[in-house]
Amino acid sequence: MPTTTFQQLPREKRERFTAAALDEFALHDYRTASVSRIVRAAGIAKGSVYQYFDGKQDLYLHLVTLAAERKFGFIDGSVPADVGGFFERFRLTVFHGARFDFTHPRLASLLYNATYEPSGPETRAVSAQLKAASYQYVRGLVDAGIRAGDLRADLDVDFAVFALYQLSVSLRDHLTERFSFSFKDAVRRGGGSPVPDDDLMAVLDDLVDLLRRGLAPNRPIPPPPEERRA
Amino acid sequence: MPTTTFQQLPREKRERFTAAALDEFALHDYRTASVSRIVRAAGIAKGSVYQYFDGKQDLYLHLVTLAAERKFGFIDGSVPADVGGFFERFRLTVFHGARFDFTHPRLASLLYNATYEPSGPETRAVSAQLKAASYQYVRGLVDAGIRAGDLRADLDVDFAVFALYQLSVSLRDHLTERFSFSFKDAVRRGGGSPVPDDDLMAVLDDLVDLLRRGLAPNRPIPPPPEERRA
Amino acid sequence: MPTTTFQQLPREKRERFTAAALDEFALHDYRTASVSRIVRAAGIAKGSVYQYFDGKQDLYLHLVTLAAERKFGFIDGSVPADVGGFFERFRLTVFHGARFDFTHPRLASLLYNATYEPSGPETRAVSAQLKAASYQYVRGLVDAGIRAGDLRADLDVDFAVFALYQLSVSLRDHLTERFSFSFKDAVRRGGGSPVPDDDLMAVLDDLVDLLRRGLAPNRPIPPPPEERRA
Amino acid sequence: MPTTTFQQLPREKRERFTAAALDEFALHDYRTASVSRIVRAAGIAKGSVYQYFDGKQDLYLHLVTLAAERKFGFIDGSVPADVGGFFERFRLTVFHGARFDFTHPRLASLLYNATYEPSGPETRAVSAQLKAASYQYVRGLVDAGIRAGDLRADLDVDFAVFALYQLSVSLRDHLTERFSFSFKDAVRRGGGSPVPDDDLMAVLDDLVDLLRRGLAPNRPIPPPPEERRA
DNA sequence: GATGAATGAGAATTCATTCAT
DNA sequence: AATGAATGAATTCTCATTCAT
Repeated sequence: MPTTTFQQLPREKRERFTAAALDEFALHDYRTASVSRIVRAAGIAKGSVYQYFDGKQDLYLHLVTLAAERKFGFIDGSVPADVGGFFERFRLTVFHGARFDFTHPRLASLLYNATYEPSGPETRAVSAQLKAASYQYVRGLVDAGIRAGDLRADLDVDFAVFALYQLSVSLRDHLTERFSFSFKDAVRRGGGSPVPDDDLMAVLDDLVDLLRRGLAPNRPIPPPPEERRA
Repeated sequence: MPTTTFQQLPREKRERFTAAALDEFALHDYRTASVSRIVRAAGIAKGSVYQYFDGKQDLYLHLVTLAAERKFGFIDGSVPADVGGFFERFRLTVFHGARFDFTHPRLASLLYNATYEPSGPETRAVSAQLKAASYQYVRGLVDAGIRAGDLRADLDVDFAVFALYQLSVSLRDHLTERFSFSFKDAVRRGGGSPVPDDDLMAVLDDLVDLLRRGLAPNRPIPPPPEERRA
Repeated sequence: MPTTTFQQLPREKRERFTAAALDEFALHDYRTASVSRIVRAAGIAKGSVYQYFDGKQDLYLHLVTLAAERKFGFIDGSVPADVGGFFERFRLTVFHGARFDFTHPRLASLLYNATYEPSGPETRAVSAQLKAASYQYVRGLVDAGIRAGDLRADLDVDFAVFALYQLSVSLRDHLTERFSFSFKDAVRRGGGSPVPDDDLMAVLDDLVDLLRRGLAPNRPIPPPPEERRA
Repeated sequence: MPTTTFQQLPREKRERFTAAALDEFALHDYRTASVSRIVRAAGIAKGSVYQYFDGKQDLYLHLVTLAAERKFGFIDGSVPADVGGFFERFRLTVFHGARFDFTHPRLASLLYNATYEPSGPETRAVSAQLKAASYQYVRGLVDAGIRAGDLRADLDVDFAVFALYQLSVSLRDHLTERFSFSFKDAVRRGGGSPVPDDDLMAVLDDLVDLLRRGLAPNRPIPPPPEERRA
C-alpha cells in the first residue's frame, strides 16, 4: 500500500510517477519490469520508490488494484442498473469491459499481465486477489440470473462461473487477433484506434448466443440431461 | 535441439537430467528457471548443459516439444479412432488430456507455464508454436464437426475455435480449484493423487452440455444415447 | 562514455578506480583484461562498474580516449608552436611522445596495446579511431612540410605518412630493447627509470637523419628517379 | 613440437588437420582461436589434438614455425644468390615476401597475427622467436651491406635494422590499404586476387628510394643502373 | 523527504584440457 | 591411437534494495 508520503505528494508528481509505473508494468511482466526504468521515466530518485511503497511488490499491488478499480468502476458506471436480463447484463458488462480495454490500453495491458502472471512468490497473492474479485463479480451475476430464471436452476454454478469468467477474460485474445489490435503498441503510442462498437458487438453476439443456448432454461428443447446419461 | 551428445547419453543420466530440467521449468517460468539449479539437482557439471543443448532457450524448446508430444500422443492413443460425433470426440479429448495432466503433473505444469509464458524474445516463438498447434487441432475437429452436421453450419468458426480452445485450456484452473489439486505440489512431491475419473467426467459433462446446447443444430436435437460411451 | 555518476564520484575514488582500470588494460589486452580484477584492485563492488560505464567496452573506450588525450595534449604542450622546420618539428614530436611514454608507462602501455589490439568486433572501432587520429596528425605535418619545401614535392604522400607513422609508433620497440626498458615492469612497479634525454635524443638523431636524407629535397644529389629505371 | 604420433599420421589426415589449424589461427588471434573449431573443421576428435601436440600453445608454436619456414624458404629460393647490392637485395626480399603473402594469405595472416599478438604468457615466446629470426635475417643483410660499401659505415646498425624490419613488416598495412586487399577475406575464400607485380614494385620503389637516400653513402652516390633488376 | 551511489548474490555462458572407454 | 563427454573456474553483466548524505 502506498505510504502517506506518497499520498501527500504533489498531485503532478504523484501522477507522473503513477503513469511511468503503469507504462512499465503494462509493457513488461513483473519480473521484467524495471524499477530503474520507472524512476528514469518519472524523473525521480530511486530511493523515493521505497519511501512511497514497500518495494516493487507493493507498488505492483497498488497498480493492479488501481487498474481493477478503474475498470470495474467504468463498467459499473456504464451498465444501466435497470438492465434486467442476465444475458443482456452480461453482454453489456463484457462490451463495456472491452471498450474500457481499447480506450485504456495501459490499464488493460497491466491487468492482462497480472491475470496471466506466472505465479511466483512475489505475484501469487496479487493474481489470486484479482481473480477472486472477478470470480465474485461473475458469481453475483450468475446467482441473480438463476434467481430471475434467466439461467437454468440446475446449473453447476461453479462451472458456469468458470466458463463465463474464462471466456470473458480470454476474449481479449480473440479480439486482438480478429481486429489485429496490439495492446502493447497502443501503450507505446499512448493510445490506439479502438475497434468500432458494431464490430465489437458482433463478436459479443456470438459469445452471448453460445451462452444463452448453453445456459438458459430449455424452451422447449434441447437434450434433456436425463436422456443423455440414459 | 538436443545434440547427439545428449541423445547418446546413458539412459540413466539422460533421464536424470531431463527430470531435473522438467522439474525446474515446471516449477518456474522461463525467466525464473535457473540452469544452475538444474545442474545442481542433476548432479552434473554446468558446462555439460551446453554440450547437450545450445543454451537455455534451446533446452526449453526441447522440453516443451517433448511435453507436447507426450500429451498429444497420449490423447491420440486414448481416443478411439471410431468415435464419430464431434461432442463425444471433444469430450474424450479433453478427458484424456486432463487425465494426462493429473498423472503427469510435471509435463502438465510445464505446458501450462509455456502457454501463459509472458512473451519475451526468448519464449515468444515457443509459446506461439504451442498455441498454433492446439488451435489447429481444435480447428480440425470443428471443421469435421460442421461437415458431419454435429455443429451448426452458420457458426463463426473462428469464434467457435477460440471458445473451445480457451475452455479446454483453462479447464485446468477449474479442476485445480474444484478438486483442490495443486500441480506444483504434485511436482514437488513427485506425483499427486489424481482426480477420480467419475468426478472428472462429471465436470466434462457440464462442459460438453454447455457446448452441445450452444453449438449444435437445433433439430432434431440431441445426441442419440448410444453415441455416448458406446 | 562515463556516466555522470562516475564523473561526480569523489576524486579519490574515481582515481582509484581509474588507476586500477588503467593498470589492467596496460598489462592485458582487451580480451584478457578482467573486470573482476579491476574491482578487486579498486576495492569496489562489481555492480559499480556498470553504474560508471556501459560495460567493459565502454570502459575501454574511455581509457583509450583518456590516454590519447593526455599524450597528444602533452606533446602539443611541449612542442613550441614556432618550431618551423618539418624535421625539427617531427623530432620534437617524437621526442616528447617518447618522454611521455617513459614517464607515463601505464598510459603508454595501454595505447600500445590498443594500437596492436587484435581486431575483434569489440575493439575494432577503438583501434581504427586511434590509428586514424595519428595518421591525420602525421598527414598534417607532411602537408605542411611539403608546402614549406622541407619535403620533396614529388613525394608519394600516402607512403610518406605510412613510413613516418610506423617508424614513430614502432620506435617504442627499438627504445625498449636498446635501453632495456620494460613498460610492463614499469607499470607493475608503478613507474620506471626513464631513459636520459640525451640517449633518447641520440636515437632520434638517427631517425631524423634517415628521414631527412630520405625525404628532403635533393641538394644537389641523389639518384634522379629517371636514371634508376633507365 | 609435434609428437611422433602426429608425424606418423597418414599424410592426408595430417594435412587436413594442419590446414584447419592454419585457417583458424589465420582468422583469429591466439586467444580467440578455438580448438573446438579446428577439430570440427578437420573432422577429428578433440582428444587427438592433445596426442599430436602438448596443447594449444604447442600447436601454435608449430604452425608459426611452419609458416615462417615456408616464407623464408620461398624468399631464399626466389632471390638470386648473385644479386649483390644491398638495396636491390632488400627490394627483392621484400618483393618476394609480399608476393608470398598475397599468394599464401593463410600463412601470411598467421604470421601477421603472430607478429602483433598481445604478449601474454602463452604467446610471448613464439612472438619473440619470430621477431628474433627476422631481425637476424635483416642484420645479416645490413652487415653485408656495410661491408660492401652499400650502406654508410657510420650507421647505427641496431637502428638501421630496426627501421628496415619495421618498415618491411608494416608494409603489409600500407599495401592492404592501398590495394584494398583483405587477407582475412582471402583466407575465407581460399585465395585472393594478388596485387599485380608492377603495382607492388611501384610501392617498393618508394620504400627503397627512401632507404637508399637515407642509408647509402653520399658519394659517389646512386645505384648504378645495372644493379637494378640485373 | 529526497537522493542516488553502493551493493553482491546470482544469472548464462565459454573452452582448454583431461581421461575413461 | 582415437575418442568425445565431462569438467569447473572464469567470464561479463543485472537489479532490487539499502542507507549515508
